[in-house]
Amino acid sequence: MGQEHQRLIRKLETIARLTDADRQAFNGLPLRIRAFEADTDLVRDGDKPSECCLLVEGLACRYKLLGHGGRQIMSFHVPGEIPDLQSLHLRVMDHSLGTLTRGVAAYIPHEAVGRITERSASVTAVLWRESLIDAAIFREWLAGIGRRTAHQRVAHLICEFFLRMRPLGLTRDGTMDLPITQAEFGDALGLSTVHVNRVLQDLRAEELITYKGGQLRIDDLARIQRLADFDPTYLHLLPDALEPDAFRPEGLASR
Amino acid sequence: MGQEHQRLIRKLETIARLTDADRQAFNGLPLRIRAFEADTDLVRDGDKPSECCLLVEGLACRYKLLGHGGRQIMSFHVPGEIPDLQSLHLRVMDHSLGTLTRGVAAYIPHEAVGRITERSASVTAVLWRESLIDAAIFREWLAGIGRRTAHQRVAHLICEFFLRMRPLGLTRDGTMDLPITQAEFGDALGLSTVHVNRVLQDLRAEELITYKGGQLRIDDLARIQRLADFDPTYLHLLPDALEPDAFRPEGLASR
DNA sequence: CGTGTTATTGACCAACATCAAACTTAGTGG
DNA sequence: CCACTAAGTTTGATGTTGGTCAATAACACG
Repeated sequence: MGQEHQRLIRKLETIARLTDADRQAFNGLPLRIRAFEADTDLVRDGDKPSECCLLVEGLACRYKLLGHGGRQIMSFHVPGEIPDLQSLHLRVMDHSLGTLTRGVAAYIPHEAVGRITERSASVTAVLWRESLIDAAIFREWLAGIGRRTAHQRVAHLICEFFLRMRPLGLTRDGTMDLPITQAEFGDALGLSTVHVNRVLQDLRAEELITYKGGQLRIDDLARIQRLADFDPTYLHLLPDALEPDAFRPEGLASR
Repeated sequence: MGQEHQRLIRKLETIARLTDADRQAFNGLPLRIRAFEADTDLVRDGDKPSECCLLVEGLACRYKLLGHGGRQIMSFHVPGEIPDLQSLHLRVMDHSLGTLTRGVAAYIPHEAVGRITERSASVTAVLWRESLIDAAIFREWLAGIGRRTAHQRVAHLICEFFLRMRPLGLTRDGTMDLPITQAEFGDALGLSTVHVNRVLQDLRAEELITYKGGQLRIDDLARIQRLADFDPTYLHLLPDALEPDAFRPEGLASR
C-alpha cells in the first residue's frame, strides 16, 4: 500500500490494463525494504533466491561476467521493475543483478507472488507479459549488438531509456537522470569505454543530445530515432504510455 | 494425441516435470498441421497472430531485419518447441519466425492455450518457464555477441545446439543434423559469412569438430566447451536431460 | 549436364580495441 | 573552504579482429 507498491503498479500500468482486483492483489504483496549503495550485488550468479527484488529507487542492471574478464550488461532497470522476476520459475540465477546507483529495493517472497498468481489468471497474465517484454528487449539488444554500428547502438539505447522512463514520470521534457558511466554503457553495448566516449562526443557534436553530470537531454528525438533505426514496438507499451503527454497520472509525478 | 503432441511433451519434459494431468492437457490441444518448405516465414514481423506455432519437424529461427539491410537471427528452434509462444501475451510480433529447412508445423489457437493455462496453474508454470528459458538463451547470446571472440561464439553455438538436441533424441553419439548455412551462422552470431567459414576451418583443424553435408560431429566436447567458455546452466535443463545417457526414453528415438 | 546455391580463398580495409597518459569532477576530511 | 584523492572522462598513438569485395571451386538438384 505504500509508495513501493505504487511504483510497481505504475510500471505495470504502462504495459497492461489492470483491474481493481489486480491492483489490490499487487498492493497486498508483502515487501521487505532495503536501501543499497551503488555497485552492490542484489542477487548473484549461481544464487537460488527465494524472493524477487522490486526496484523502488535508483538504477540497476543485470550482467554476466565472462571467462576472460569481460562483463556484459544485459539490461538496465528503473524503479517499478522486478529485474529478477524470472527467478520465480528458474531456480538458479544464470547472471547477477547489481545496482548502478544508491537506491531502495523491496524483496517479495516467491511464495507471495505464487499465491497471487494462483489466485488470479489476470495477475499471472500481467506478470508473464512483463517477463515476455523483458525478453523482447533482449532480442532488440541482440540485433543491435550483432548488426548495428557503435553510433546506432548508443543512440538506440538512449531512445530506449527515454521511452521507458517517460511514462513512469522520470523525465521532464526531453531530459532524464542517467547517472551511468561510459564504462557501463560500453559493457551494455559491447564497446570499449574509449569508443563510447568518442561516439558520445559525435552525438553531441551533431546536436542530438546534451549529456553532463548524469543528466541527459535529447535535443532532437526524431533525428536520433532515425539514426538509431529505433522502432518502439518491441517495448510493447500501451498506447497511452507511448504518447508524450496523454499519460500523466497524478502521483510520483515528473514535476 | 499424435506424434505432434508427443514432440511438444518430450521437449517440455526436458525442462520441467509434468504430471499426468499436465500431459493430458497438452495432449488435448487442437492442432492444425501444415508442411512447409525451407526459407518460409511462418509468422512475420508486425503480424498479430491468433495462434502459436509448434515446430514438429525441421529447423526454424526467429530473426529481425534491420534498417540497413542486415539480418539478425535471435534464436534457433528444434522440433517440440513453440518459437512464438510469446505471441500469447504480446499481440504484435516484433520479429519474424522463419524456417531453415523443410518440415512440419502445428498451429495451436491462442484460445486453446489460454484455456489450459486458466484451468491449471501447473500448466501455466511450465509454459511460463519455457518462455523464461527462451529469454535466458537470449541473455547468453547477448553476452557472446557482446564480449566473446568469433571462435568462442561459433564454438558456443555448437555446444548449445548439441545440448539442446541431445535430450530430444536428435543426436547419435557426438553427431547431429545441422543443415544450416554459414550465412545463417553469421546472421546469428553477428559475423560475416566469410569469417564464419574461416573460423569453422580453424575448429576443424583443431580437431574439435567434423562438419560436412549438414552433419556436425563434435570430436572433443570437453575441449570445445572450454574454448567456448560454455556453462550449460543457462539452458535450465533438468538434471536428467543434461546427463549424456541417463535420459533415453523410448519413442522418437535417436535410432 | 546445366544452373543456382553454398563454400572457400585472397587481397585489402575499417571499425573498434588497447594502451597509456592527461585532464576533470565529485567527494572527503581537515 | 581548500587540498587531496579516487573515479570518471578525454585524447593520442597504434594494433587487430573481423568486414568487404571479388573470384573460384564444390555441390545439390532437377
